Amino acid sequence: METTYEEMTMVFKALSDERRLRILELLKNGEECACILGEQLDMAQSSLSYHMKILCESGIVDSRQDGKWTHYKISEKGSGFAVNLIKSLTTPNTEILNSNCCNK
Amino acid sequence: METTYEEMTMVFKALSDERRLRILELLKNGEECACILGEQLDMAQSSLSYHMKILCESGIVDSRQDGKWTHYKISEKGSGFAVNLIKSLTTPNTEILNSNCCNK
DNA sequence: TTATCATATCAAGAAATTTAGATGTGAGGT
DNA sequence: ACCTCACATCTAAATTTCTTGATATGATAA
Repeated sequence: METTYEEMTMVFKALSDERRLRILELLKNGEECACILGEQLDMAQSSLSYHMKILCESGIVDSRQDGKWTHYKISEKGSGFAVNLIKSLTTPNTEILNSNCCNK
Repeated sequence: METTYEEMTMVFKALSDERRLRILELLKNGEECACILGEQLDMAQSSLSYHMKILCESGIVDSRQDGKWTHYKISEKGSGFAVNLIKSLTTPNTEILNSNCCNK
């Protein structure tokens, strides 16, 4: 199954914001609900919700409803995908490399 | 040695653009000079230069001058750093997890 | 039902990123 | 010296992302 560029950039875009990295740092201690995250991160409630959506849509974070609360946790599957993605994007191809550069 | 949020987001921002991922894909075949990259990617010369700067500043790509040409290649060190960064951002802390969430 | 709490969504402005043309720079070539 | 080539930098506009207050939704409590 092909991974589109859009799916790839989605993962990295999710990780390219300081606030979202701080959220991930909080989630490293285990599942948390939005209210706790909001307490720790100085931002409007709507902003937190916006960032959580981006993290969830990237697959890196999973959410779970429980009554009126939403609980978030790091997705093992999603973060594994991200790790493999970087690896495959940056691992040189194994085929014989014939330099075809201009001034070779 | 601390890695700042800015240093972290820099790496992911570099990866969160389709054009830059296409550049990486070309560099997977080995070192290339800007002229070849420009040929393959339909964008203005100044745009390519802009994207190469972002990739280089993130540490993922290395550049080398050779006369009037600039050669780019994927940095093993930089991409290894990126892989470890995602891993450390998404690996749960090992300490005993005591849920302190609101409706616990 | 009515009220309240937790969170999501909307809308509009603010901020950051990306684009391409114009121009600058530095290395060769003649 | 002068010209050209390869690339970087500047600039301003276009596009995208992020922010907040306002409002909507859906669950529970009274």
